[in-house]
Amino acid sequence: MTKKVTAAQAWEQSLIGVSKLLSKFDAEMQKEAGISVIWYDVLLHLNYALEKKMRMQALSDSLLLTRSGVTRLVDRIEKAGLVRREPAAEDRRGYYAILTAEGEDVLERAQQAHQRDIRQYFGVHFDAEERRALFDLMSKLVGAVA
Amino acid sequence: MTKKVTAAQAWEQSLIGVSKLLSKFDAEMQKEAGISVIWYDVLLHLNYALEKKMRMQALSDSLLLTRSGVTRLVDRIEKAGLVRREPAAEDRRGYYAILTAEGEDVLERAQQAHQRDIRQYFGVHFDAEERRALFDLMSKLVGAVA
DNA sequence: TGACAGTATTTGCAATATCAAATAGTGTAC
DNA sequence: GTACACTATTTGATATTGCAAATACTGTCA
Repeated sequence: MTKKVTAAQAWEQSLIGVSKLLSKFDAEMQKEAGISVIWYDVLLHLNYALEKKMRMQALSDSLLLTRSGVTRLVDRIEKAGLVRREPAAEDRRGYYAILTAEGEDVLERAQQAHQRDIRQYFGVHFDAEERRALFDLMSKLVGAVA
Repeated sequence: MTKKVTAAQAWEQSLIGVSKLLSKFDAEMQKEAGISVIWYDVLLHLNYALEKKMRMQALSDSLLLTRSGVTRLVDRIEKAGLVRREPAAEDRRGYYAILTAEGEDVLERAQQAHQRDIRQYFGVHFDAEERRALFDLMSKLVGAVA
């Protein structure tokens, strides 16, 4: 086995670096809005959904979580008062998670701080052309995964 | 609050997509070499280290883990026989994790499969110029995090 | 209609992570 | 040389997640 760092290993390190970036943003959000990026993601999805509500199943498809993961994640967010559950009228097996007024407030605060962080981070390290190129390539990367 | 998807949100989705990609590689590696990408990362770091050994502290700095996380991760890998511990002669508080012969074998197998996967993945979705551009940009991104 | 295969959600259990405290050793300052 | 602040690692308690099983409901087929 050689000591040369192969392209594949370099990719791997890049991917791991991106994960590190995510957890950095997570820490920032925790500090500035008191919620994690995961909670933020839930609130964000709900906010964009029709009537600001989504079925548990749909949430689990949108997020990076299994259904049981979503069940317990929503449990926690519900306990914090940022969402509430409501039985689905059209299918009595199902439940909606619904964004509460407090959830909207917290989301707004988190969103502002987060956008400022991201703009600052990428603004400092990349120029406009690099940002566009990186964004295009990452979109392609993400599209290819799904 | 508007419904427009902001640049920050798009970035966020990209970052999450990259996480998804990582877990996809993880599943592949589990199937093809019987270890997770995290174990792979440990073995890889050890393989490149002088004498194929590293202090627990150094491992924790290199990986995405706290020290206690590394303690228990190395516990598991050690139980599988891929690394062993050895007290550090020069500092009796410390321990080295050392790659075993079996660890080297497993690493070699994992590495070949993983590199094939990665080459295939990026080879299919990106042309040579895109790969170079993406790699440069991601390196810059990662460098900026550290 | 009523058996039954399939779907939505939750729950029990096991795995893995963090944080804080415990343990053990180092090195400097007097 | 010994008190003490600092460092390396592990351990205990707790949190979060996935997988598989349990529960509850739907919809189709005979």
